[in-house]
Parts: sequence; structure tokens; C-alpha cells
Amino acid sequence: MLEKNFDPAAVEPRLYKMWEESGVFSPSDAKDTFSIVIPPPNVTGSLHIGHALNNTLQDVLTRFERMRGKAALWLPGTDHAGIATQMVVERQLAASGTNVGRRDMGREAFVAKVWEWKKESGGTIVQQLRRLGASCDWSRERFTLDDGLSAAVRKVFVTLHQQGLMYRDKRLVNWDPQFQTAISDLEVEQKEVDGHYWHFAYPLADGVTYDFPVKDEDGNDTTETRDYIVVATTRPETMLGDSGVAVHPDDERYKGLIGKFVILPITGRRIPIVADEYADPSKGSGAVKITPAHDFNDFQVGKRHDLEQINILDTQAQLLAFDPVPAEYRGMDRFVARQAIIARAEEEGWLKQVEKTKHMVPHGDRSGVVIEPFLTDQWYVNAGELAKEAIAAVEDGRTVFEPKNWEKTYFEWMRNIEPWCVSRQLWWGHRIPAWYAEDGFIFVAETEADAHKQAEIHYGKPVALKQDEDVLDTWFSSALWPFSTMGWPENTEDLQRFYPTHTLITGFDIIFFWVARMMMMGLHFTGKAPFKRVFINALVRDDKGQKMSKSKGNVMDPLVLIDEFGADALRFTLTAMSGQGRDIKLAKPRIEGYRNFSTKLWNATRFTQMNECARVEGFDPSTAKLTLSRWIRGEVQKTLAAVTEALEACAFDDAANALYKFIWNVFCDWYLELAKPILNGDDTTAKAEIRAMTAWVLDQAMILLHPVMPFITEELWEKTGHIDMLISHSWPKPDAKAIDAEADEEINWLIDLIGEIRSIRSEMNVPGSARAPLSLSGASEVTAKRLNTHEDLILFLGRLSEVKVGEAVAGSVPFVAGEATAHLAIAEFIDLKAEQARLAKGIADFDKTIDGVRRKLDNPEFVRKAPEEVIAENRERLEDAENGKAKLSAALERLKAAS
RNA sequence: GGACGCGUAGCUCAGCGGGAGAGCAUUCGCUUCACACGCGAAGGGUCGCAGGUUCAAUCCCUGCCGCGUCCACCA
Repeated sequence: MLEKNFDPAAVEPRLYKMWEESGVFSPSDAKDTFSIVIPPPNVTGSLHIGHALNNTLQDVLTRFERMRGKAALWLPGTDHAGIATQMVVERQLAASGTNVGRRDMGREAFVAKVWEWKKESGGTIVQQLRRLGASCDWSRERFTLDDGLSAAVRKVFVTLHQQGLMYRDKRLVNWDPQFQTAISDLEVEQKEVDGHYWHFAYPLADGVTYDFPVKDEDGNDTTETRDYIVVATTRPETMLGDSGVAVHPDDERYKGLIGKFVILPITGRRIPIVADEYADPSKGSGAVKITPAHDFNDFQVGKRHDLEQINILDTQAQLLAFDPVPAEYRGMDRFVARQAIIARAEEEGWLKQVEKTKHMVPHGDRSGVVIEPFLTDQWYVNAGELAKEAIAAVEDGRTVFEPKNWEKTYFEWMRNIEPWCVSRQLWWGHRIPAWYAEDGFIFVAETEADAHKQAEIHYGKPVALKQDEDVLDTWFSSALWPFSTMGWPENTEDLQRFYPTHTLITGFDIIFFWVARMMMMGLHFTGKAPFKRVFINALVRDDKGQKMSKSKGNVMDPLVLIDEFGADALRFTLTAMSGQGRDIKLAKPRIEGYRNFSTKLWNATRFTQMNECARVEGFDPSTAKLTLSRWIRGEVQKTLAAVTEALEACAFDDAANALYKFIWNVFCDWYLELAKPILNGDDTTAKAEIRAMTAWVLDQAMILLHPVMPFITEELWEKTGHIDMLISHSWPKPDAKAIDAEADEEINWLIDLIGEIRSIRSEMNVPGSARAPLSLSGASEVTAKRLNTHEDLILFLGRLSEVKVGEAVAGSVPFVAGEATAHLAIAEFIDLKAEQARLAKGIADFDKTIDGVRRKLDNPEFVRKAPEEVIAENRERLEDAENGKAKLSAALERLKAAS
């Protein structure tokens, strides 16, 4: 006999171990395959609620397809997470108090240290995934920096280089002064901050003056003669790198100044005034300073007018310690320099105005510091070229997004894609396979030996080569994940069987970072889109809709929730709330509710045990005779169809809700209740059938629930005497014939009748112990027969003393039961006034329906244009309502006559 | 500035052309022999606002209001 409650903590580890050791997580050798690659969590990570959602959904699908007999592969692994991991280890070094930093250690020692850290602490998240129940094939676990994946990275890099799609270029990049590395556009976050426009007057060179339109004291238009031009800036310190001033070619105010020069304050540099459409006459003074080396727009303007690119910053965003930075600012931090220059401008009188403003400033997503546009040599991927096929694959449906709206986001970004800067000035990552000769010539090769060979051919003799110091963007190796993890570039069996993968489940926040790039690389290197379907899962927020974050203190730790409610309850909650296209507001009571659901299933099983509902080997539910059996078999079939269809379509919430309703509201609330009189009765044939049937239904429930709640179902499966493992049990075959319309109608009639009886008892405050007789007048033959067949059930569930066909007796309460009128004889509990009110309300309700439906049917347009079945349905409704009203009205008349 | 999404019962959400639904919360009643993490019953909604299409609109279209997210940009 089962305990009263399920104790998840006691069984979860044991069951997981059993599954893992049995080898069921590895795909079978079935021909039909189903594969998913995990979005590799950062090796530094620990399981957060977003992971819990994402991996629950992957596991639900994997378990579902595995049970459907496919060779199901869920391939797990972790990402080396360049900056994040390097940060963790650097922080650890700093905290160690040895005062030995990364640079003191040197590259080799530091990287060794990171590997050491990875070995000790890097496995956290994969253990946590096990607690969630994730049925990943751990024997295939990969790491983005392991040998195979590193080889794939080199191969891709070299191939792209040969194809001219990977190149080195000097352009402005987003520079993170804290990590002292370039980062990609995607790693930049625009944040609104309070700032200022400082208006500076740059004096014109060569004694040039012009008339500038102004208002006089009375507000009239006039002009003043100026020997300077005003520019506005949010970044005064960059003026040291100015190499021009731009005005709009059509701006009348400055037309005469085009081609003239200004003398840049402080440096005294003579720089030209150029005409460029970039200058917006409506903004600021209409004239803009141009700093090509420190602003993306200015860089373009500078190129158009051949302006000098003057870099004034070092890699930490301090002003350079040498020319062209004037002596007094050398080595100064950029923000300190800003204040110093403002102070000087004020002092020297060329600060004309200070305007407060809010503006967007780029920040590094990891470091949080202000990003500096910085002129450096970096490696770039020609993403525009690779994007073409990736766009086409989604356009023609080789890959579909679910929900489909996300395709728009994908297209939007792909169609405006910029070259992808893939080099990073870090140490933890895939070192760029490029070697430099002394004269700067570059040899790109998969191995150092190859590079030397190339160099020897090039120079006609061996030369010294130096490998590129940089590593690749973490997302570069992630982009290869679906095929590199399967052994590419070798043509492995896994690659043949499981690539392309079937479904990718991930968050919308990495559509650009990851999904788009996997599409590009997958198509380019394998010729196939890496997945047939991309399911974008929701974002988990707190119960108030706030994004969870440590700083807000509103994070819900999935491991704590698992401890409290069990992994199944958390999984069911996340699945049930995974409606498409909506964020999830996660609240504890909801998880608690689904924990209660698992307890309900547990106790239903307990009940079947107490009633000796043992499985009968070879029992065929289609041979069951009782209406109740035939009905529940149909309900199982409906649930099977609903769950199967929902899971195929990634409609996870529909699947969960269908299961919940079936198990609780159908199986427990009605089937088991209706079965009780039979189980307690003395009809041994019926009892035997119901016992076998109940065991069968329970099995079906456990099978269907297993993908979402694997632990409790596996445990109950074992406790109910199965010797196989549920995880590898087969999914039932749908069979539409299992739905028995006649049984359906009969049981629904029964449910309605009992519902009415209960409702009236409750309304009339009839104590539970009171047994009353029930009679049905106007009953059809069918109804009379049903009444007879189910007498025991009606007596038991309605708490009645007698059920029969007959006329109303004095002191009875009537209600409508199909074509018949039921009379519940509870004279001693009837409050005449209340009863009159009840009947009046019932009549009013019918009237409302009658009015509404009649209005429709009286409308000739409706009768002419509405579909036949809608008209028929309304006619039926009208008839029912009129019959119902007649019954209650008669009862009301009788009541009035009697009183 | 561009794009996407959301406003339905107190809360969280489902429904998305023909009778307003669920869970939680609330109220009432239950030592009913699986389960109080339970059982039974009840109350509660002008389906954001305004137009339009339609025989029919919570559902489709347009506009507005409110909330959220992403992208781009603002010297």
C-alpha cells in the first residue's frame, strides 16, 4: 500500500540514476530519429528559472518522441563563455590576495588556471539539469573548447578565410575598456543616461567672419558678425581628436564657410569645414565637430572628406601618453579629461552654452562600462553573404519559427546585418589560427605546421611566425554547435542520423546571438539548415511581471522550488504556463497547485490499490461492456489525441491542461466516484471488469503524463507492479473508434443529473446525512432505462433513499433533467419563499435565452444567411429553453396553489 | 523613429466569428470508508475605449488610450 503522500526528494535521485544507468537516454537504433541540441549553458552558470523552463520543454519533447518509438537524442553540453569565465577566474585571482593578476601570470599559466577551475566547478549546471529530470544523452556531452569542437572551429575559420568570407580589417569597433577587448554590436547595450550638450565656439582661421542670424532684444530677426562657429557635443574630450567641422550643404547660415578652416582650441590644429548631409541643420547649432577615430558617424563623414583619423585614447580609454594629446592631458582618464576640458573652455571663453539632456550611451553588456568606438585591426566575418541562404531557408520553410512572429524579428536583423567582428582580445577561448610573418604577411591555417609550410612556399625559405594573440568570440563556436557536436568535419554516424536536428528550443534573447548564426554556419558548411523548427520559449518573470534579477531580489531558484514541491510540480507548472507568445508570470501558489495535482494522482493510485484494481495481463479495453467502461475508454482516447496533437505542435500548455482535466476532473471526480458502487457491490462480473478497466486507465494516465511529470509517474508505474520502465514504454496508438457516443451521452446525462441533485441539496441546506427520494416525471423510455441501470450510482452520489419514475410528490423540489422533470422530495428543508425565488430565477434565466435566440430566429437575414447547423442549433436551444421554462412555471404554479 | 506583443472574473491566464471559461483567492456546507495538498456548492465579467465589416463580433478591420519588449538613432 502506498504512503499517503508522494515524497519527491526520496525518489527523484534514485529514479534518475536508474534511467541514466540503464542507457535509455541514448537513442535507440530506430530508423526514425528525433534530435535536439541543448542551448549550451555557460560553464560558469548555475540553473536559473529560464534554464528550468527551456530544459523542461526540451525534455518533454524528447521523452514524448522517445516513447513514440523514435531514436531520440537530446545532446547536452556547455559553453566555455569567453568573457564570463575569464571574469570569474580573474575575480577569484583578485580575491585570493596574492596580488597576482592575469597579466602577471602570463597567458599559459592563466589559461591553465581556467581549465583547473572548469574541472572543479564547471560541472555544476549539468548536475542541476539532472535534478530537473533532463533525459540528455550524457555519453555525448560536449564542451565548446574540447578537441573535436576546437578542430571544427579551426576548419571553419580557415575555410571562410579561403572563401574570402573571413578577413582582417581596420575599422571602428565597440571597445570595452574594462576587458580591453573588442565586442560585437550585439554585446552593446544602449542605456539612457543624464548628460549635457556642451556648445563650443571654434574660432575661424585666416580672419574669416560671417553674418549669423540671431534675434535682437525685441525678438526681431537680425544678424551678428561672428569669427567663430559653434558646435555642440556630449563628449568634449574627443575634441582633441577632431579633424573637421561639418555643416549641411544647404544650410544658408554656413554656406560661405564651406572650404574654410577653424583653429581647434587647445591643440591649435587647423581643420577644415566641410559640407556633409550628415550635419542636421535642426540639431544644435547645425554645425557638428567630426572625430573620425571616436565616433561611428564621424568615421563615415571622415572617409567621405578624407579627414584625418586621430586616435587619442589607449586600450583603457585613457588619453594617450604622447602626441597628439597635449602634455597636460596625457594619461588622464576620459571622464577626468572631459571635466578638465570643459573647465578650460569656460575659462578661455569658448564654452557658449551648457544644455541638459538625456541621451543613449553604449555600455558593455558584461562589464557595464561605457563602450568606446575604437580604431583597431580585427577579424570580421562577411555576415551579409552568409545571411542570404539563412534568410532563404526561413522564407521557404526549411526552418520554421514557432510562434511564427519571431520570423519577422529574424528577417529584420538578417536583412540589415553588419560584418561580424569575431576577434576578442582575451585569453580564454579558441585562439585565432592565423600566423604573422615579420613583414605582417598573414598565414591562416588549421595547424602551426601548415602555416609554416605556407610561409616557406611564400618566402622560399623557413621564417619565424607569430600566432595571432586573440581568441574568437564565444558565439563563433556556438554557431557550429548543431554539427560540431555530432563530429563534423568527420562524416560520423551521428551526423548522418541526427543532423539536421528536429527542434531547437531557446529564448528570444539569443535569436541574433545564436540562432541566426547557427543558421548561417549550418547552411554554409553542411548545406542543410541545422533545425526544422525553432520554438521560442517565453521569458519567466516574477508574479508581478518584473524581470527576475539578483539586484531586485525577486529571483526564484528552481532548485529551491524542486526541494519544496518536487521536480514534477515545477515542470508541470512551467509546461502549463508555456502558452505561445506570452511571458510567464511565475507565482508560488501555482506550483503548489500542481504539486497538489501530483498528490491527487498519487492518491487515486492508492485508491485503486485499496480496491484491488490490479492490471489484467492481456486485458483489451475494447471488450469492456459497462457504459462506464466504454465512456472512460473514450475519454482516454480524447486525452491521448489532445496531448499528442498539442505536443506535436509545441502547444505545451494545451497538453498540460488536457492531462490535468482528464486526471482530476474526469478520472478522479467522476470515473472513480462512479466506479465506487460497483467496486463495493456484489456484481462480480461488473466488479472484475471495472477493476481491470481502472488499472488500464491509470496506466494510460501515467503514460500520457510521463513526459511532463516523469518522476511520480515512473514511481507509480513501479509501485503498480510493472517490471518495465515507464520512460521506455510505448506511447499509445490513437484509435478514434474508442469513442462511444452512446456511452458518452449516457454518462453525461448521469453527471448532469447528479450535479443538479447536489446543487439543490446545497442550496436548500440539506444535510449530507439526509437521504431523500427522487422521482422523474415525463421520462422517456431511454431515461427510465438509464435510471434503472444506474440506480446504485445515483443513489450513492446523490445521497438518495430511492430513485424511480413517477409523478411529483407533495413537498418536492423540481428541476429540469433533459426531457423529464426531476422531483427531489425534501419537504422538511423547503423554505417556500426561497423555493419560489429559485424557480423564478430559473424561469428568468430561460426567458433570457428564449429572448436572445428568438430575436435571432425572427431575423430573416439570419435565417437566410447563417449556416444550417447554426440555425438548427438555435432552434434546439429555443425548444429546450421553452420546455424548461414550462416545467418550472408549472412547478411554480403548483407551489403557489399549495400555499 | 521602426517592429512585435499584451489589455477577458480580485489575481494569473485560456478562448479568438454563432450559448463568457480554468486555476488560485472569496463565501457556504462537509470527520462521504483515495486524497483537508481533500470533497460538494455558490458568488463574481459593459471581454481597454470608439468606429467599421458581418445575419452575427470578446474574436476580423481601422483609430485611440494604457502597459511591455526588441531594434535603430538623437553632434
